[in-house]
Amino acid sequence: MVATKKDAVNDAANTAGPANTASSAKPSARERLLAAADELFYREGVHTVGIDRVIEHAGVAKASLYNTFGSKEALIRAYLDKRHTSVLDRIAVHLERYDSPREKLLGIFEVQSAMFSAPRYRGCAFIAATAESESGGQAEAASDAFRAELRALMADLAAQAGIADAQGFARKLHLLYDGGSVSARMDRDPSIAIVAREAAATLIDAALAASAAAA
Amino acid sequence: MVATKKDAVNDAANTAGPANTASSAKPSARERLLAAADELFYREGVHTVGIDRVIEHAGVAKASLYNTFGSKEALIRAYLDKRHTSVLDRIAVHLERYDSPREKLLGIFEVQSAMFSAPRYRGCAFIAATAESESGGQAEAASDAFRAELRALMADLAAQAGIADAQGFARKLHLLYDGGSVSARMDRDPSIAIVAREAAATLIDAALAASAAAA
DNA sequence: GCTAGACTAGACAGGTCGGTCTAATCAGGC
DNA sequence: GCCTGATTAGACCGACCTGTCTAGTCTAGC
Repeated sequence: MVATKKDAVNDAANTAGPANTASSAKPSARERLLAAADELFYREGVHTVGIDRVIEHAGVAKASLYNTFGSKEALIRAYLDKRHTSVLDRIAVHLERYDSPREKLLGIFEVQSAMFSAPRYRGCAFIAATAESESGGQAEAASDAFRAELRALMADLAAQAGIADAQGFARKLHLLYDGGSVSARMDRDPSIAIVAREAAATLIDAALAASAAAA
Repeated sequence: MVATKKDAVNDAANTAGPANTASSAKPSARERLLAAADELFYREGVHTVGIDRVIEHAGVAKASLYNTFGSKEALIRAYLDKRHTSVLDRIAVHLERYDSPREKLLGIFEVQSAMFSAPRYRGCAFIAATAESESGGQAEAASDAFRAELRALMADLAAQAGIADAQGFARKLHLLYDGGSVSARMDRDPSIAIVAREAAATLIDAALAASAAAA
């Protein structure tokens, strides 16, 4: 009974962790819990999925969950924080291939396109989690952090591109980003990301033209 | 004990109903249930709010709920259908004041602005309900119907305005609409509707210019 | 007055929820 | 060997869930 039980969600040895340094074999309870939470919470919703489902899927005892995270809400927070870094990292990596700020801005929607086409895309995790949770909780805090960082990236790139009101313009791009997440899920239509990218290009060019005319 | 119990969510005598024709006094159990469901489901979520909360708020017996609707899911469906008609009616009424299709298209976002500024706006009811419910259920069906009708309205107006690919263009406006609903809730920022309207105007003008150039 | 149907209050069933706790097992350092 | 700390399985708690059922009350039409 070394490999505990069965399924084991672990895709690979994760990067960091207090009790799992490099390659080796068995991920820590924390990592397995996070992987199970990520899969189940995202697929079925943080409210629908109970603690028992998570620990069963992780192959971990209930006490380990409460020793590690303390509460379900803390586990939800950790799940959202993991999404936060993974999505923003994915965007950052993709944007490296471009030089111009305009291409980088459009590149954000290319990442969306890839995410929407993933086999089990179920919409933005933050939109879903906050829709299920009461306001003022951890889900809202995690969403605020994610949204602020994404919008700051958009504003930064818009400023580099030479758009006058970069902060205001970032709000418009964020509208398209959110709309894409919603549309892709509710209409079961991954191709909406291409439409969003087109609309973003139109808005960028119009903003650039206006900024140039004002200068 | 004529007025049953207390609170009574009834704002006014509703338009139609099997046992409540015009003014008079006490709304039917069905109407009180729908009003309570609308308030509680929207405020706290269809999953979070239990049947007991609904019947208590409606001042109605549990048996009345199950005699009238049959199940909680059917009540959720009725709640969403009510939202469907009320939102689209509100849009239709507002658009009557405009003549040109372009103004009507922008008018949709003016209705959004008013909704976002309502004291207890909590986001799009359909986005929230589908995020809480499993796919393939009544919430998804109700959302599909709502979204199809809204998009058809946008496509119709876009065609009238002279935009070449009206169907495709409606998808872009729908992106802004969805993005506005999400942003207004998650950023607690009603003013995003004005941003959405500006972006819509930019997209409309660009599409008109492209359609004119192609002709 | 009488009847039919809508409505009432509330117990009840069977299940799941988040969270606590006990007791046993395991691995590694001394 | 022995101890320590992490981990295990699973019973248990009180609360809440949807849905059913019993039994009694109110009211409108005849």
